[in-house]
Amino acid sequence: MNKQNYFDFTGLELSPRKVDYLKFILEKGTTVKTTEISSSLQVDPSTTTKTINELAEAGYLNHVPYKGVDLTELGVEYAEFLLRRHRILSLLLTHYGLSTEEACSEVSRFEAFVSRSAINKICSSMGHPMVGVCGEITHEGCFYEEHHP
Amino acid sequence: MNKQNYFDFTGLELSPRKVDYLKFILEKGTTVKTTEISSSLQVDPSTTTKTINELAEAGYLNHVPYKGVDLTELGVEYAEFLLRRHRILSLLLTHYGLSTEEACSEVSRFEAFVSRSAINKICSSMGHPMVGVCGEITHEGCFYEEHHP
DNA sequence: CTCTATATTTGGATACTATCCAAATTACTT
DNA sequence: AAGTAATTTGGATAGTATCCAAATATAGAG
Repeated sequence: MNKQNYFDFTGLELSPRKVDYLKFILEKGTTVKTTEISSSLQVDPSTTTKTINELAEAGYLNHVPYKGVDLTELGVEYAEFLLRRHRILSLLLTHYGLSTEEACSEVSRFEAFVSRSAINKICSSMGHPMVGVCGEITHEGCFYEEHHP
Repeated sequence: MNKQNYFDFTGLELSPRKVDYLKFILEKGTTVKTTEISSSLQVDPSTTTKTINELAEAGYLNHVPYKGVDLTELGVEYAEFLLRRHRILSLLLTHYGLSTEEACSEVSRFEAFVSRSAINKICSSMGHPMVGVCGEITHEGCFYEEHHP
């Protein structure tokens, strides 16, 4: 409860592709250039420009043309959820016989359609694991729904 | 191995909406009229007609105009997988604190993006459960990948 | 057996997401 | 100051899903 939430999101706000963008930018941790995103996600730079403009429009990013993008505070909060979701789901799948790589790539395909409320229940049921299979799992923002049912 | 498989599908062939159509038709079990589908899926009948034409084109359905649709043999095999996938995933989520209804509706959102190979692993790891939370789970076609690695 | 109400299909339009290419613009480096 | 590399803009395409209005077919009443 030490952190103010910017909005009550469902986790279903963004398309799979936009989820990729936000996860990538948060993982980078700094200002990101268009080229980094387009080479990482394997799309034309013009596609990247268009998508980051949409994400900026929606309040997740600050985009300084020709300079790069940063997550807004809201964007950080949201992207932290996205990474937590990815990691919780990947960890879960490895408990059912999938390798780390299989789990990660499987989850990448469907994660955008798993709600925050489901993730919070799964996370809670797993005992809020700290160690995922593809990165540390942080639990900022995980407890809200439990404390305000 | 008593059943010939028509093709090696990944489980990712169809969009979420088309998955809904095939699941509905298999669950009905008989020839289905356009109106039944459109009222169940809450879409205009003309949308239903278009979608079933695409599914027929792709070989999953036989469509006799003005009469109704039936699954082809391939469609039955595929839809049986779709139902198994839905039920395995729903069952799985109920093991993590989601209610039956939550699990079902959550799964409906993302199931189309979970591969057959992942489902077979999960299914195997769960010991091929027969009873799901929203219908019996059949395991026809579940073993193929295990026996032919 | 014909007519009409109902079901279905067709045709046309829209919206959304994602993508690419070519051309224009900006920034950076020498 | 000039040229190269990065970025953005504008325009086009593709796939999915949807609706509405109009045309067509079926089936049941008489």
